[in-house]
Amino acid sequence: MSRNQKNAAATRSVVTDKRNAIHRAAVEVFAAKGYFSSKVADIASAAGVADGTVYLYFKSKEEILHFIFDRAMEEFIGDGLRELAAIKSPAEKLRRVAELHLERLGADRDLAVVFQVELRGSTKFMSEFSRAGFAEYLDIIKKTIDEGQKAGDFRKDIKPVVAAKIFYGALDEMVTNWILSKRSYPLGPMAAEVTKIFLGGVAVK
Amino acid sequence: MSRNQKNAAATRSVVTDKRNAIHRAAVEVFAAKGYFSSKVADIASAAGVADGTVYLYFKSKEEILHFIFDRAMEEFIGDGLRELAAIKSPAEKLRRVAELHLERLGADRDLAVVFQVELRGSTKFMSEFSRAGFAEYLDIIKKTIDEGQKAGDFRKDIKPVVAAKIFYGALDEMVTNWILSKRSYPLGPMAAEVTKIFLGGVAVK
Amino acid sequence: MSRNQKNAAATRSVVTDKRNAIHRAAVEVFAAKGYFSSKVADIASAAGVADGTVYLYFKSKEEILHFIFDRAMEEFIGDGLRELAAIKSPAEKLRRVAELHLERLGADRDLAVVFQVELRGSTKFMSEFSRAGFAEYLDIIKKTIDEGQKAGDFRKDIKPVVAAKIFYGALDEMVTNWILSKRSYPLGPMAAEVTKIFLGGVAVK
Amino acid sequence: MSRNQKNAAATRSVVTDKRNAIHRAAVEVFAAKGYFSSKVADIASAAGVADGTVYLYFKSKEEILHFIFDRAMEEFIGDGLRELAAIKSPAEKLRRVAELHLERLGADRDLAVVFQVELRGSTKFMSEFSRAGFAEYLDIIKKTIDEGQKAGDFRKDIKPVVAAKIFYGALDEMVTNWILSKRSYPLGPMAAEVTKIFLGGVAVK
DNA sequence: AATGAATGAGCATTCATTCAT
DNA sequence: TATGAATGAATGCTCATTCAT
Repeated sequence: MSRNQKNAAATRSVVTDKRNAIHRAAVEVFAAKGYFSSKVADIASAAGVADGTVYLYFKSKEEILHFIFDRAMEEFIGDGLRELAAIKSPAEKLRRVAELHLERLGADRDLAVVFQVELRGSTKFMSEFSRAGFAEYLDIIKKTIDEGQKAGDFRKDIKPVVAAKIFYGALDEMVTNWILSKRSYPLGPMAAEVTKIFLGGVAVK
Repeated sequence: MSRNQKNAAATRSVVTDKRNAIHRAAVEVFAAKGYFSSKVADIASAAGVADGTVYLYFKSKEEILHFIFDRAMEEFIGDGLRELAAIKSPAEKLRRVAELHLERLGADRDLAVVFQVELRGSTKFMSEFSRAGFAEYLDIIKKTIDEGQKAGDFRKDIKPVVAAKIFYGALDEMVTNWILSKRSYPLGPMAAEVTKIFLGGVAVK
Repeated sequence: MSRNQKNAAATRSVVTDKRNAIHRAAVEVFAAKGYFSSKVADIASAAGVADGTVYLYFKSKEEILHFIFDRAMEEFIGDGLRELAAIKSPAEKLRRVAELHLERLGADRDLAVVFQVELRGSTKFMSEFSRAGFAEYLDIIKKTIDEGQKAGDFRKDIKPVVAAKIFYGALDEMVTNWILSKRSYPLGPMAAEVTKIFLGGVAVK
Repeated sequence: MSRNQKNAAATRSVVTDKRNAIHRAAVEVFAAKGYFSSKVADIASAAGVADGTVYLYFKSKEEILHFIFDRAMEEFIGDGLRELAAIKSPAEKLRRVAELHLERLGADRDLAVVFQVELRGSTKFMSEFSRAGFAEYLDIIKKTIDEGQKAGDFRKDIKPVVAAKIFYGALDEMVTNWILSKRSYPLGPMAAEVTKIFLGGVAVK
């Protein structure tokens, strides 16, 4: 590695570090006080940088929120759901989706709060930004249900789109409840419960 | 009706009308722009009154939001769910809950938006205000599942609390999707879909 | 007295009563909270009338303050100081001025507060309004000192205008101190003290 | 002086300059329009800064008034009256108090206006803030009169507290008259007049 | 790149005043 | 006359963003 490369790497990493610091700080602050009540100065202070520095890495306060969402969605879908391809059984796939969903958000409460509360707290966000990533996510679930129907594992008298929404809604509610709960419990294990009920239903056969 | 009574009635109805106008206007404005981005002047203007008049009927902008929530919850739980007592079958009860939930919110898109987006968009609200009413609502579902288990209609290997959350989460997601959807479709009929899947599960028996 | 006259008298007295009630209420409220912090609604409420009624008797909040001052000055100078003409000795006259000044204000603490604090709290007032009455008051004192000098009772090496201001300032400070004092004591008796020192001086002869 | 020291000094002086500019501007504006009628925007504009800048140096409009008072009292009592210790004769001390009082306030008409009019124009201020400093000031005069009595210079049949109030009231009235006067005259020389009358009295011996 | 002082647009709320009844 | 609901102008303060250093 040449000196220049080293410097470049060092510089990039400093840049990345600072951007990350601001990013993390923003998640914390937004989670604690809500987007509108959070001041850019709060984020800067939590990140250990000057107020103005925030604007070297992000164009605006709003862009920070966008970035939080984009980055999280990226990791959420990109990394996590790729492993699903390896799973054959649609039921297993759904179980794994539920696990990943709940484990991911259960591992970072602040991020979960921002996701459940802030990103949803804005119609604009919901329609303009989350939709892209969210639709993709919902589509993965839908396709899995499709597969299940084709494989004969799942009932054919249900609409995959609706079922996907229900599955997602169930997971989502688990997270919201977990966030608002006064008691502290691990979120991941709820995946099994959700899957069990979603697949088998509540009624006795 | 004496003159005085007439006058009193007229006066009361004027007062009520103005308060209602502001209330309705606030729902519209909050739905369109979000609570924080809505200015009190927007509400006043939408209600056709002067800015200051808003403060003759509500103590603050925040109180308007509370009022929207309280009033809606009142109608939601109070009027609607009382009829459930008359229904014997737990499965029927759940179906009716789903219908009421979706029909109610499906009948007033603005109110639905405020409910789904604004009331949830504030951790403070979620913990301080909605919780009381929300917990009550969730409890009604849970108790119904309890009954179903005791009656032998529902599986005993599921936790009623978790199942209740899933049911609620499914309904909630239907509403959110309906709100954000570009296409326009009736929300009420989704109740049948949700109940079918919730009761019967997705998997083939 | 004809019927009309009776009615007119009754009407006038009602008018006067209400105007007086508002006047008294204003003195109380201004004394308690200060002119700027007092709301017209406070005054109306203290006077037992509707907000709008205040404007049937006074053109504006400011006019109420003017009226308080004018009325007080009128009584202060008009009624009180006329009796001075009967007093021959300039020293006795000053003693009487001091007595009247302190007894009057000492008899109505609220009025005293408004006088000392509010009327002085506005340069505009001090220059535009109080000046007329105040100058007249000061002039009475000055002329008395003049007389005293001419009669050989008072030293000729002092300027009557300056001495008058000192006398007034001394009285004024008595009132201010009395107002702000936590302890309750009669203000009238201070007149003797002030006169003694003003006439005889502090130094040993 | 190192570069850093220079910069630090420069920085400090800029900070001080701006704070001073706002302080001075506030005195001017308050003197001209009165506290309540002065807008923060007026002060900012008079100081040549943006509205928001005022809040970088003062917490609120009210704090500016406090600061004006505190700073002035500090200089008034702190610097000025310490030299009194060196003066032996009680009569001389009083003369010097009068001189300092009138010279100080006579040197800054705006400050004098704020002192005479605004600080007195608020019961709250009079009781909460000025009292401490004011009581101290009055006490200095009282103790001087005490001394004079013990030294046999002053009559023993007068109450030092009352005499002190009279002396202060006389000085205070000089200032008030000077402020309100249309003619322009130096205030300092009035000190001699006041002292002469206070010590020697008006009456012929 | 980093700083943080400075900016100034923006907004909830108050309250003197009006006027229909 | 009397009322009090309605008005809307007015303002202290906040905070996202800029920019000279």
